[in-house]
Amino acid sequence: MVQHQTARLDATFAAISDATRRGVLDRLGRSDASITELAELFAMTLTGMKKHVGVLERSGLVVTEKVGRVRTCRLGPRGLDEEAAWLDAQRRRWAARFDELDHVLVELSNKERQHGKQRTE
Amino acid sequence: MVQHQTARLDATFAAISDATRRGVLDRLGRSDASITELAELFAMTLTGMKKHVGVLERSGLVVTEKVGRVRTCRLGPRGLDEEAAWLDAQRRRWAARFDELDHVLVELSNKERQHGKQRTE
DNA sequence: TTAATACTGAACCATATGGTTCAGCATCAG
DNA sequence: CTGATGCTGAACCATATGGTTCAGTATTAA
Repeated sequence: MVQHQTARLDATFAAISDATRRGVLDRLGRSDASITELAELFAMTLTGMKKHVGVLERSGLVVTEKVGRVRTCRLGPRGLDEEAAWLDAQRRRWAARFDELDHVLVELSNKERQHGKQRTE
Repeated sequence: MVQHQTARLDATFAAISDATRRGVLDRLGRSDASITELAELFAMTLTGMKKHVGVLERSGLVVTEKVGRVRTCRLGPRGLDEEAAWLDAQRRRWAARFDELDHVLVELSNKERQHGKQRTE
């Protein structure tokens, strides 16, 4: 179960680490779109866009449905809740860590003033 | 400037799309650590861990400092604010889109009840 | 029926990723 | 000085990514 969550975080963060795919999500936030529409919008081949949509689909962020010859893409029901939760938890720990460091830094600068340690790089 | 932001989002999301690297961020949230400590914790070679740290460093999430022969890694000052902001904006659009869809779905199901369209896949 | 449209899959390409081993180099302990 | 420790870089490997072209298939329009 945790394994599963981890893999999903992997897939989703990888999916949104590409500017084109973030753009596709933006676009689908306005309205559904066909592969052709998306390919034109991002100036690439149908095949190329289909791959991007495939990545988004595998991550669960987008769902598609083919009616006749056109495949319509829309935002999936899964959303980005888990990812947002991970980010927030991390940011909280980050903040806590920096609070801690404030104290440590004060101690450090006291020590350094006393017997000045050398540093590389 | 926008170009720059985009590239940074790319790099950061890519950086956190790997479970090992997310683990390293977790670990550094508790305290700073050397490459050796991190490598042992995640059961991989020093060289392998150094690459991961390199990715985190290039994304700005981690900073390192070498004193003597040990390189100490810590959380960088940059944080995940921009990424959280992007995620939140996206989630808001997502929600708005689904509100919209609620209405559309009602209309659609009315139409379909009338002249039942066929679907593939 | 014919032609245009929309997608699909295979194959290819260059580059990146996630890991390894091996051979160093610098530093610290004794 | 010597040896162990900690890191570093180069080279290699398998696989993935982001794109392309080309050759289809299925659907719709005329």
